[in-house]
Amino acid sequence: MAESNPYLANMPKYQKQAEKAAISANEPLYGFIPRRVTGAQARSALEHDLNPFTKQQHSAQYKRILEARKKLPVYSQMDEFMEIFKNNQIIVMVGETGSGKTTQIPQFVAYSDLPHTRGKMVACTQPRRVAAMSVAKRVADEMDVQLGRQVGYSMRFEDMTEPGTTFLKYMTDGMLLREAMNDPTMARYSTIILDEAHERTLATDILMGLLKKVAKTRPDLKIIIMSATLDALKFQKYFSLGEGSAPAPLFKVPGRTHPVEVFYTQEPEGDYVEAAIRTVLMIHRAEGPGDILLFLTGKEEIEDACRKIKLEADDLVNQDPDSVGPLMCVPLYSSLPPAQQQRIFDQAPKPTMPNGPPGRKVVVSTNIAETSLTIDGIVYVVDPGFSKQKVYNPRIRVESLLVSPISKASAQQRAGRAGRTQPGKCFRLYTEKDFMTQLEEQTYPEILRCNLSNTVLELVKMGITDLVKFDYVDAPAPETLMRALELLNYLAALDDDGNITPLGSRMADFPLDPQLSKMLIISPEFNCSTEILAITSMLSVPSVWLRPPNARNQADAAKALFTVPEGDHLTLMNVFNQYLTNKGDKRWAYDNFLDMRALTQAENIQGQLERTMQRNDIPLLSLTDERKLFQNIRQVLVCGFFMQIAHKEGDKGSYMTVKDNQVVQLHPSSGLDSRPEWVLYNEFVLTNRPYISGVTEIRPEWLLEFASNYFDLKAFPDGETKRALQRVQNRRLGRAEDSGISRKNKKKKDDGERKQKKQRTE
DNA sequence: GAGCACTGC
Repeated sequence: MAESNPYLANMPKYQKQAEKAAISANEPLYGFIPRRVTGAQARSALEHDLNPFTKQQHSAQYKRILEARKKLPVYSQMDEFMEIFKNNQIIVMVGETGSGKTTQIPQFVAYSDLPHTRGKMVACTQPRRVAAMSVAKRVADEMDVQLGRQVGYSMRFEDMTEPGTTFLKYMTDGMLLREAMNDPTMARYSTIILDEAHERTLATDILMGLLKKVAKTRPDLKIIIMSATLDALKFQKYFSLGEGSAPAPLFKVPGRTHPVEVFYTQEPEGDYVEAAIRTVLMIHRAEGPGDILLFLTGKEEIEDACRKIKLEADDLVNQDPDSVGPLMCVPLYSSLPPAQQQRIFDQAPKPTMPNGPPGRKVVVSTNIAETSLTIDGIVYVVDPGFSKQKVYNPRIRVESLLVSPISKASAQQRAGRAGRTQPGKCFRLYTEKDFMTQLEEQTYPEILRCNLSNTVLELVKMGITDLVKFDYVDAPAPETLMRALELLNYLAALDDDGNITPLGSRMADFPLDPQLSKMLIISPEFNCSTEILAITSMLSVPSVWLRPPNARNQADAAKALFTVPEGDHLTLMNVFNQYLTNKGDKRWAYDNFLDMRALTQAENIQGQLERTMQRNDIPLLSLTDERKLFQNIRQVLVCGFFMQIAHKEGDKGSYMTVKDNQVVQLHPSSGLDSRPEWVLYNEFVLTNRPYISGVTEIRPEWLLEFASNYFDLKAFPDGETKRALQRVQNRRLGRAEDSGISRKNKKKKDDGERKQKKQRTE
């Protein structure tokens, strides 16, 4: 059976290369044939005095760590793994938390694959940057090499690898996807491992689709899909190659955690926040020592709950100081400044009196504590069963966040957080029946919940033109794909047959949404690429505005000083430019209520985008006449965001989005207070009410001039917006016919249309 | 006059 594997047809070639390496009998890898290495051989190399990759003596630390590695569940299954790796091209592996799969499996692969003998690499992807970096550090220590040499990591803004030396590379899934755009066969890798595949991030899902395709043309490429939960069968079936083939083989390793006892409520809870607070206080009064982790859905809910818990706990302590210890309540969410996030690692408070009842720490957190951050010492988990999840409505092209029930897999993950250091308890604030019957097995994959315009452009760039027939693990809604294709066609990134245009190809080179990359590329024609680069960078980071609850008025006053009347985009540019000129002043950001983290990130992105512009020969231009400059900037905004325009409706300050006909309000965070008739918006925000945010005033003539295809009035839905545009159209044409000055305008208009047409046919 | 779950290039 093994001999029928197409990979093995290539075997003799590798054998020859290994011989060529002329490994002498006393070296650790003597007699190793790539991909036919046994567990016994690998173990003998691990015990060898010499490091097979550096030819140096192993350090004392290496031996110490090796003893610890031997205790990991996955280590005892090395023989089994080596055998399954030898015989298969694609493997699905399941390893629960604590199995050691993320650190050990890539090393087993390296010992069998010996990628360094062929100038290849083993890649292992992670959904998060911190994970890629910290695991790479750990594995470099385990292999007794310097981080960034044989073992490295690669992610946006940080490449810790050495070309020609690095053969084991941890990287973010998004980074591998980016690489795949320029190298669709992923030729530099001999084995690719996708870790945490159960999280179903957009990048991992797309990579699974690509790898399934590449596997057929590259029989020498081995693929391992690693997952924590038992959705392995889905991956096994997906990766069965060819019609009617057997599912991909499964390699399974048990986890190693402490047992967690799970409790359910008898009746469904009406108010989960109130129930959660009650449960936390009950645990504090009645349960043994150990910290508590409570999952809630957002910043406001968390701050609110922290205040209430603190108040009630203080009451309890006052009433009964002999039996109730002090309680410390710490919030945790990603937009919290890093220094405050660190508080989750503080020790629980000491007893208030000698031999008094012990203190306790309560961490109230979003989903960030479910996967990204691990807090030791948690013994109790309170799980109300909700989280905020992104949903996408392709009909109105809006992404929004919705408080929704979590999945069973997510509930299990949350419960597991109680058993990291000792046996724990998990209190679920829903009934066991609801858990069994109401919750989905798995969290909906991201690919089904978001706007795909960026992804579609990337796929087309990689030569996948039939997006509907692409072999997805879970196929997105056809309407979502249609929406993406429609946007890309109007932006002239794709032609009418769905083929990529030269413009689209350049757009895909930028790590940006297509509207933004389009703006960057055409901005030199308007002599304002420097400014568009700044705006684009600022739109790529979270909001820079801080508004501490105890200093709202000062923060608003500081913001008003940056505000540019024509709109929020110019305000963002103003903030960015002032940030650059005041970089020497460490207090500047603080004094102006601006988020230093976000500004630094914007500057990083600006640098990366500038390099991409240089690569694509896009010059950085600007104008000295500010009035003209601001107008040109707003025109470029129209060239990217002409599908996000709203028209004023009546006198109440409402707006109506063009074509989608949604009634919206300007978001209160917007600095635009002149209520202009036509605005362009960066984002449709659906919270308690529909808002548009990131808003700039535009002139309707520009819509007809720079987006004549989209604003083709003959095909425009009837209504007040169309009538208003029609009046503008008539005025333009009338003027053009009447006077000599207007003839100039007409010429300009024709130029604009030609430009538009040119872009569409490029 | 109101909010940004979490990632990633």
